[in-house]
Amino acid sequence: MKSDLIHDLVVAALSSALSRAKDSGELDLSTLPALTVDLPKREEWGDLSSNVAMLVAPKVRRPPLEVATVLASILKDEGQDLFDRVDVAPPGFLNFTIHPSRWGDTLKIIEALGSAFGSSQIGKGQRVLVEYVSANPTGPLHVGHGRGAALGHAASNLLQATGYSVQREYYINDAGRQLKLLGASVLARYQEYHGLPFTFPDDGYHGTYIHAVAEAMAQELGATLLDVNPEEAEEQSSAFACMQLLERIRQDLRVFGVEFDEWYSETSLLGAGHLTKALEYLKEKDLVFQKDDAWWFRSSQFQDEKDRVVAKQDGTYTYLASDIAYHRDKLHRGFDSLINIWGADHHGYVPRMQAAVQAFGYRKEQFRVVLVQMVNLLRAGKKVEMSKRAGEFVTLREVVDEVGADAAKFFFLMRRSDSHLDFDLELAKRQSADNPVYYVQYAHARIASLFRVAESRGIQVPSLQDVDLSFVTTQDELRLIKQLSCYPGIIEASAASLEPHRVTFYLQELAAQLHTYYNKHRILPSHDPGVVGESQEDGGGGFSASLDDPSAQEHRETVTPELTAARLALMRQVQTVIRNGLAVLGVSAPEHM
RNA sequence: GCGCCCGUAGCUCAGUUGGAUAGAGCAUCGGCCUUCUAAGCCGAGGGUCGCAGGUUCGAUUCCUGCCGGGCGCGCCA
Repeated sequence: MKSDLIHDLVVAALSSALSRAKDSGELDLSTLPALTVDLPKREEWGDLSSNVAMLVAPKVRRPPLEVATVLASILKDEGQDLFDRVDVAPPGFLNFTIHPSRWGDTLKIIEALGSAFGSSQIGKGQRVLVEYVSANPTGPLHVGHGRGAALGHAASNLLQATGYSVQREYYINDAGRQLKLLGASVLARYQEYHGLPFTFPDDGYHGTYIHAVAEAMAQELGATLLDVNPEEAEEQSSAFACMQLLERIRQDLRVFGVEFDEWYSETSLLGAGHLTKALEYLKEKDLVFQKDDAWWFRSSQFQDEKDRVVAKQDGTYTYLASDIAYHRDKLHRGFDSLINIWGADHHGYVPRMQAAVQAFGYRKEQFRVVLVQMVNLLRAGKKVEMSKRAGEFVTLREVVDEVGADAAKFFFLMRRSDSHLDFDLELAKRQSADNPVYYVQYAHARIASLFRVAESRGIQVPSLQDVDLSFVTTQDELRLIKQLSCYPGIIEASAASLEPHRVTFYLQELAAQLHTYYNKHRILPSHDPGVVGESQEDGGGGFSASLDDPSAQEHRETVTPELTAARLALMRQVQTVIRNGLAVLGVSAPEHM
């Protein structure tokens, strides 16, 4: 059963009007279309609108306006308790004006649900595994990883809020060539540290952090690695470096406020024999075959453009092989669907992983990939140059230390993931309205502050049942309430499309409306009532200028205790929705700024 | 060469299964604090939705071609 939000009530009314029209023969419908209601672009067009008549028109072979008129007349009869007006507008829109008293219900729902407002059970408890970051433990996280982390975190929150059971997972590539290279690089620096001759590996890892790891290794292990044979030394070096760097990654993510349920190690995957099992299964199905002394996965059978090598001529496995095994394991663990957050430079791998999922007998749709585009770091409008090859990049940690975890997360989530992101460090630090993070957080803190002042004057924020809601039904209040009522729909759409930026945009809009309202209307009685209506001595330019400003005049409006109570209660609900939205993004909702 | 993503105001970007007169922030300009946080508000200007076709009652949205930018096309990860 759905909530009694206005949107749902209108959809229900529309749907019953459609079936009435069908039953009475007024509209010759076989199937009912999917119904949606939206906020119209202009307030003159009412509170909510529907384009259903235009969707239905071709099916019943009648002009949209006619269909709309039929529906409108039914709705006027049946929905008298809900609608003030039902209008028909060309080319066939139905525009609804809701009875003002009904909007109070929205506030009551928010108060009753609190932090659960916006949540739903659409996911029906289905199990989803979200894998994100999964950076190789061969260096610290950089800003690109940060974007993936923020996105994976927010997407997981969204899925959880819509009724999915979510597992957050980080896959550790702690086996294979890259790790060997890491070990060799660190070992070389370790030898250098001990004043010995060394050969730095081709394609080795540069960057100062390698020196730091080597030094730590020297301090912890002394010179012991100099005595063992080279292979053994490299192995130990790999293990040490991996552990160190992974610990740093964990720490950076903790400071960033991004958590995981499971850190899944490739070594453990291999140790459990999952790779051989996966390949055996595929061989049996004739989906893996031998050619040119290598083993190939027949991914082209599943819309990949060509087959892919899983075991090389030298007998070692490719990265793809263990990834296939990993995803098979995920599915075998009983997850209904898998979501991966990947850097956009990996987009070429999507078809082959989809192929793998299907090769194991699962549906293609059970595997979704969200691609995250590059982050351009700017400082006061100028691009910060980074060279990954030379090991010169700005780390996530540096950014978080500089601008804070909240600002960093919010900025990472301000754009659609598949568009490039310009991240201006100076802007993220700025404490003004230019900075969207502060703007939204300030709205929350401002309400909190208002409540503190109220309390200091002995005024409690009332529960809605003690409030006469007819006091909050003017245009300015309705505008706010309407925005609040959209929140569950935003969460739902945002979760379905895995696009947290919609929440970010929504919050900026809600905060703007709050600030506007706050500036225009008084909530508490004036501190000094004597000022109201009193004329000033210096009736010169300054004063008349403020009279010309409509907002300044409104500022002097007198408020009764009933009005104060109603507005405080409204503010409480606005605060709840801002807090809920920020929570989805993983951003804190401060009481003070 | 092939594939994927992007192209919307000076800049950065939203735009929900195709809908009404295309939006926001920044920047620019002009106003607003004696009262609840000015970390805020109000107002103004600013557009060939990359270009050309097509689909239809209707296209920023879908299709085709082209132009421009990014990325990918390893028995690397």
